[in-house]
Amino acid sequence: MVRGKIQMKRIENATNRQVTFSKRRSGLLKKARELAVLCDVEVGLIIFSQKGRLYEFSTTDMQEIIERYRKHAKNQEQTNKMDDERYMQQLKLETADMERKIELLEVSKRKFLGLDVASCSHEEILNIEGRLEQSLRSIRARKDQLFQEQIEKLRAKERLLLQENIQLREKNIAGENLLREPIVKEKEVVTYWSQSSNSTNTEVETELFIGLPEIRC
Amino acid sequence: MVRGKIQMKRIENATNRQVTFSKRRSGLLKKARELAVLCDVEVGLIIFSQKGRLYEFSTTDMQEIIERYRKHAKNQEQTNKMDDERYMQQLKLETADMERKIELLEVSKRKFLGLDVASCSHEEILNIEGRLEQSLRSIRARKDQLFQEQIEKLRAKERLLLQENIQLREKNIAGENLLREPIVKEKEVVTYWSQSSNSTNTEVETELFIGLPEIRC
DNA sequence: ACCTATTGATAAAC
DNA sequence: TGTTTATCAATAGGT
Repeated sequence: MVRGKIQMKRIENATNRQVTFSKRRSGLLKKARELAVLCDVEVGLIIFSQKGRLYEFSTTDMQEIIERYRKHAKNQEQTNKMDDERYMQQLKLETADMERKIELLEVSKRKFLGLDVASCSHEEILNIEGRLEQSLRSIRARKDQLFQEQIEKLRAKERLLLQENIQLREKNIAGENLLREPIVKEKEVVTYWSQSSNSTNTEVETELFIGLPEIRC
Repeated sequence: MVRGKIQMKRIENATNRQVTFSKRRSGLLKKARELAVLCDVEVGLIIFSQKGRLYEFSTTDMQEIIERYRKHAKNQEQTNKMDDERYMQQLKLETADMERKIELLEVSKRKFLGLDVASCSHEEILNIEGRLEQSLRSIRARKDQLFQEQIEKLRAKERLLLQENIQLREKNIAGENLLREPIVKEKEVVTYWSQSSNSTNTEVETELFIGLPEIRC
C-alpha cells in the first residue's frame, strides 16, 4: 500500500496491528455501507476485535440478515428451533395435564379418606359411603383369606407335629415298652380345624355377599 | 472516485449498478479478508444481491460468528436459549416426578378401593381396613348431618304449608262457612319425614366413581 | 490523532 | 465479464 507494501499476513507488532485494525476496520465498514447504498443490497458485517469488542454494520436489523442467511445457507437451525419449541409446548401441556390429574386424585383421595367431608354434596357423600362399604367388604374378604391361609399353615404344622409326636411315642413303646394314650388324637385335631375353617368361611362369604356380589374381586 | 466521483446514493442505472456491485463486492470481500489476516480478528460478512444471491466471507464458520454475535450484542438470545434448556430440563424432571406421584396415588387409590387387595400384605390390609372404617365413620357422620339439615328444611317448609293451609281454610270458613278437618296434621308430617330419612340412611348405595371426574361421564 | 507518500480501488469506457 | 486507464481513496509508517 504505502511506503513499502506490507505482507499479507498477521502483523506481529501489536501496536502496528492495533493501528491497522482501527484504520482498516473503519475503511471496511465504510465500504460496506457504500456498497449497500450504491447497489441497494443487503449487507451484514460483523467484526470481533481480539479483545472481544464487537463492531458491526448492517443495512437492516442484523437479526433479519442472520435469519435470512440461515434460511438460505442451512435451513436446519430454524427447523430445530421450531421442533424444540413444539416439544416444549407439548411438555408444558403434559405438565399442566398431570398437575390437574394429581389435584383431582388428591381431592378424591381426601374425600375418600373422609377428610374433606364438609365440602361434599349430599349425593357425593352417599356415593362415597357406598364405595367405602364396598372397599371394606373387599378388604375384609382379603383379610379373611389371609387369616385362612395362616390357619392352613398352622394346621399343616399341627399335623406335622402330631405325626412327629406319634412317631416319637412309637419309638418310646419300642424302646421302653411303655404304652400311653396320645395327648391329642389326630382325628380330633383335624375336626377342630375343619370346623374352625368352615365357620370362618361362612362369615366371609356372608359379608362378601352383602350388597353387590358381582363387584367382588 | 475516478473520473468524476460518484454520488453516495443508489445508482439508478441498473447496468451500472450491477457492474459496481460486482466490483465493489469483490473489493469488500478482499478487504474483509485482509483485515482478518493482518489484524488476526474474527470477521463475518454477508451480502445478499438484489436477486437474492448470497455472497459471504467469514474467518471461521459463519454459524460460530453468528452465535458469538448473538452472545455479545444481544446476550438475550443466548440467555433465553440457556434458560429454555434449563427450563425444559426442569419440566422433564417435574414430569417424571408427577408421573411417579400419579402412579403412587393410583396404586393407593386402587388398594383403598379394594381392587388390588391380592397384592397387599397382611399388615397393609389391616391398615387399610382401619382407615376405611374411619373414613366410613366420617362419611356417615357427614351424611347424617346432611340428612338432618334436609329434615330441618322440610320441616320448615311443612310448617309453612300448614300455616298456609290453615289460613286458606279459615278464608273458606269465612267466605263459605264450611268447616273441615285439616288434610294432614303437623305432627304427622314431621314424623313421616323423620322415618323417611332414617330409612334412606340405611339403604344408601354405591355406584360413585372415586377418581378423575372427567372419566365419570 | 495527524501527515503524506504511495499503493490500491474503481468509474467509465471499451 | 474482463481489461484499460485516469483518478481518487485508503492507508503504512512516521511524527
